Amino acid sequence: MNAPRLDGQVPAHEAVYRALRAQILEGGLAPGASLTLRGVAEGLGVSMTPAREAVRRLVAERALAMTDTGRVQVPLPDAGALDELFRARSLLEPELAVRALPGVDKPLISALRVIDDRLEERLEAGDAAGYVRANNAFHSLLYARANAPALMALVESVWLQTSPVMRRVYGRIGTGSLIDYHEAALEALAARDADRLAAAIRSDVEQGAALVREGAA
Amino acid sequence: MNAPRLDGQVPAHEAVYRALRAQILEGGLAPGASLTLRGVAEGLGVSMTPAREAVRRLVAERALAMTDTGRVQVPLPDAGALDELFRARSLLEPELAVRALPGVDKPLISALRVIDDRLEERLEAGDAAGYVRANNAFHSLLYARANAPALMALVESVWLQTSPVMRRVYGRIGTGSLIDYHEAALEALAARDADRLAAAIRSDVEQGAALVREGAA
DNA sequence: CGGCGCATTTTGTGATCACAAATTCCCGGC
DNA sequence: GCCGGGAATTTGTGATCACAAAATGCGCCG
Repeated sequence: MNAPRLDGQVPAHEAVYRALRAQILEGGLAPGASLTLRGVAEGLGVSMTPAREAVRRLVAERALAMTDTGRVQVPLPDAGALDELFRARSLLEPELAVRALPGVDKPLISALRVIDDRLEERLEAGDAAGYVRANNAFHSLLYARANAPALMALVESVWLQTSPVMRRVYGRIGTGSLIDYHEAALEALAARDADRLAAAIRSDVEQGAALVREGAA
Repeated sequence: MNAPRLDGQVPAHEAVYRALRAQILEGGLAPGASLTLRGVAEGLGVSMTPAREAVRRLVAERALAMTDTGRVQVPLPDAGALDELFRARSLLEPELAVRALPGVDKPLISALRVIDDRLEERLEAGDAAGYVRANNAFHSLLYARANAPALMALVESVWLQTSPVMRRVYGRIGTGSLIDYHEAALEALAARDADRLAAAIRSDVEQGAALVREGAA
């Protein structure tokens, strides 16, 4: 009835955290949906204690919200909150991209291209969840090269907050005519041009912001 | 044996969180110091459960760090991490200041002046903890006018990470010749000049960064 | 037929306990 | 004198339980 630090095993609270986090990022949880600690615990076969810890961790990261009576739900950011979040992304992500630039090599660019192809494929297939997932993977993989864990943590908190609505927006909008700023970013990476890279990432983020703005419910 | 939601009372885990957070922000906990759940719990007269939740919440905010064996300690950011954190501040804080600008009125400017006076007084008195506290109060009060909780949460996470070292640095350095960018910010506020305000805040943050860089142990 | 009040159920909170891994401490051997 | 190893202690983890507040549902009265 215990699992402290078995070999490569992760603690139960960590497993619960990862499961919930993935569901939020990949759109498994709709904005506004509510969770119960007992529900989470039973759903993952653990007791309430680790479930509580995982939920609280996500609340601290603002990926989940708590009412003043302790009820937990997936937050539904209003227009103002979304504006803040996309502004944060457009300020922080170019910095991460530029910091990644020195560590970028050809294999990475190839890997990014593969992801970008999958992304466009999902887009045309109208697979909103797959699109969001691929988009996350693209930015994630690039920024990982920046070796900037503190900045990365900030950006990931923002992603957790925007992902649920993104999925909803992409699901609703036909994802019609999107300018491919990822392609521009890849070119800037190949050319090792920091300014163009920063501009491409900023444009990419701001395009997402515009999309969310017009797709507001 | 219980205290769920008594009148204006806060839950135990919230009380523990606030107590620890204040200690971190105001320098009561030295970088590298280690905590035990039982120690925290007994120190505040609660059981381990709420102590664990509070600690985990602070870990999620990166105000505390956990080793891979679950030991908790106040993080000691290295030069690279500090660079990231101050960069984040210099990107995010001007945005918050500018967003606050429309809501700024004369009473607020007066209140900020009072804080700034106390700040300089602490500086001359060599009271590092008081200085850090006043500095936090100044930025906090201004940004509160921005009504931007999502951005604010990001910045507060960064403050939690830098505060312990700031205190150390100001304690060591004589806090000799510091340019008063707060005064410049106050003038920009009075003139409702967004550009000058942003520049002043950015300079203020970057001065702090430079100070920390040269004061690195 | 629509709100209102009370009983029932659901749900978060906090304490306590057992357990195992990690850490600490101390002693004996080299 | 210093290092290594094993016992004792410390410490995090997770399960379970009691409790109270909040949410829910239902029936009664208007």
